[in-house]
Amino acid sequence: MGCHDVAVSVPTSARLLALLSLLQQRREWSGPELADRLEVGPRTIRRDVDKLRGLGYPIEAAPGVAGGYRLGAGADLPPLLLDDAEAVAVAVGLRTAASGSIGGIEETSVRALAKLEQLLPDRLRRRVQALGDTTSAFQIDGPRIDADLLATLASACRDHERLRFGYGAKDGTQSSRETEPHAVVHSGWRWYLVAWDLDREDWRTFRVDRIAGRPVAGGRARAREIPGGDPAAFVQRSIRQGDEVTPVPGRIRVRARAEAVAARVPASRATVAPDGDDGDDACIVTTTGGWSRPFLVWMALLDLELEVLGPPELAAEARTIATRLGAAI
Amino acid sequence: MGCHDVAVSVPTSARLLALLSLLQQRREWSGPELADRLEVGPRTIRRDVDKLRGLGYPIEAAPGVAGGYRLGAGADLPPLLLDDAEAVAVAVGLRTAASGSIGGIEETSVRALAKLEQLLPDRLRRRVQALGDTTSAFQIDGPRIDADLLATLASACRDHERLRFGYGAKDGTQSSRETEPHAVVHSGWRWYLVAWDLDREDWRTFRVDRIAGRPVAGGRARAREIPGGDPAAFVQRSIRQGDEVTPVPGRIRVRARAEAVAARVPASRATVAPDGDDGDDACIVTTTGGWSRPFLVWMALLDLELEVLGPPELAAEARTIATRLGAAI
DNA sequence: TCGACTGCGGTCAGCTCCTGACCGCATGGG
DNA sequence: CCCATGCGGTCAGGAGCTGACCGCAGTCGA
Repeated sequence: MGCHDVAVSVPTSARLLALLSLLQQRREWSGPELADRLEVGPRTIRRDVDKLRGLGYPIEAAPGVAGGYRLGAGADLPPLLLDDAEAVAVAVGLRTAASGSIGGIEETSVRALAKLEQLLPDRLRRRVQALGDTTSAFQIDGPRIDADLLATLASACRDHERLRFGYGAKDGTQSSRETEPHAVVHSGWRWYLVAWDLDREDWRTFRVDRIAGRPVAGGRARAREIPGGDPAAFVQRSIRQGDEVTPVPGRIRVRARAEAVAARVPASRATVAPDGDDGDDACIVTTTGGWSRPFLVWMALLDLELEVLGPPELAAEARTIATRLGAAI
Repeated sequence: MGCHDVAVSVPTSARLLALLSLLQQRREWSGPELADRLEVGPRTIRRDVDKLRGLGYPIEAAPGVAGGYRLGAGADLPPLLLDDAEAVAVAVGLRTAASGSIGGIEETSVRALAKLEQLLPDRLRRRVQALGDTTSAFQIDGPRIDADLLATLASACRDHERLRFGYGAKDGTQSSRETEPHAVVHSGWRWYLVAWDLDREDWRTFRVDRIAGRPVAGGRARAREIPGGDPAAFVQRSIRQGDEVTPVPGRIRVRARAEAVAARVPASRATVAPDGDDGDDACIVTTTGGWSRPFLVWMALLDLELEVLGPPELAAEARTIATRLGAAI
């Protein structure tokens, strides 16, 4: 389990790390037990515990026959020592979190994922990939996105690395872009890459779902300042002024109190407001981004009386699904 | 960002940890840069890098003016040094992974979550909680489960701690159980706790979704051997012989090739097989656990011609949803 | 109540190791 | 070509670590 037994080379540092690892694996350890494991005297263990405490890790200790050491929750998170399976679980969890099934932490998840993927041994990366593949069918909403791609982009931003990738513009034309990535931004239902386009010599925002194939890294990026300083604001501006079609939100009226409905609708995807006329037992649900078929289905799952207010396409979609299900019996 | 500057107390160990942290934060660092950050001479940095290499961390270095150090992927995962936001993202990701939206790694996720939650500073735990709450509405399938509760149970198993909790049996009677938890098992769509029941003096399996309130920890558990050794097998036996109602799987016929459908249905939730009569352009999808309303909805989302084969309740459900959507227009 | 086991911390001698300083070398980019 | 970088050797002083011993104070079980 990654214990190495390198105690030969850097005795005390290696031992401190090993000690931390042991303390994370099990909650309670007695001094002699630890001394035995680490092949040092009990006195040294006591001193090591003191050192870890000095480093900020809160190690509690209890005297008595049932006593021992335990690592508690402190002011800072200690270095996490994960075994293989746990690391895979973390990576997979971050991928789903990044794909937006959570709301509010997508960008952080991508950052953490980028960090993790860089350190992940190959054998584990393959396992993550395999699990991710069987899972991708779960992507329920919004454009399908690729967590690996996001992690790659985020790494490039963090490490100031140039990227070259194929990009399909909205009119369908493919082009190859040489860029210096600066930020990955999540708009609530779409991912964007803010980068300096070396050929066009200007800032551009790229829709991540339109990037084709694997980006190729190449060379260092120069330090540049995004106009306005805030990547998110930059994306906002460029898609507002831009040629982006603003997605049409879907609106559905539900016969139930707003609070009851809000509790069952993910806040990141839709907002719930009491119906003006009949606020006590009806409310209106509006999607955050554009409407989508899955949104409709979520609403149907509520098992409450619905009324599609718009747009007409949403109503048409409702009819289609209703017909499908009706015909299935 | 958790830098501490405790370089006073345990110089080299603290510095090694800090160095590892820096190398995880950014991909590329030059020697003088690191020396400056850690307030030591460049020579010491070189030596520290060597030490880390000796500990098994693959640090690559490039000479030349564009050179520097970078931490690569090695045989083992180095201790992960996460900042606050990243730690929260990891915790949230693990919670969703544990709630079964992934398939195949639920139990590992719970283990990792237990480890993480024990180390998580309070302020971060609160943030995780908050995010988890707004998210819980997303639980789409199976009984609603509480990731916190699972983590608590997993901790107790790992640490051999007794737990007392309220339990609602299937006939509705509430009782208080004093247990020594031994394993948390995921059956594919339900969670079970395998524990020694101190009052009944025998092994029991508890359905986690029937545990009421927060379990209370109390005292050490004695080491005991689960009959048969394998907790999963034990759960299998006890729910098979047991009074558990085996859930009725749902079966739906889809007019499309099996491979095409399989790619869009999470393997952990349902199996896809070619239709005997008409294998080339029809297949039958069978749920792993019992059928559920969300399962039906997944199928409707495929936008393919469906036929509900059974059970009758599933057909009735389809009719209900179809009616709801039909009436919504 | 007692004893056994635990953790705590002080002290000491010996020895490991760590550090900063200096050196020359190899490498890669501008 | 020149520069900045990483590499590794050596040296001397000093800091740090280790194991051994001691007595103390909690806590649990008998």
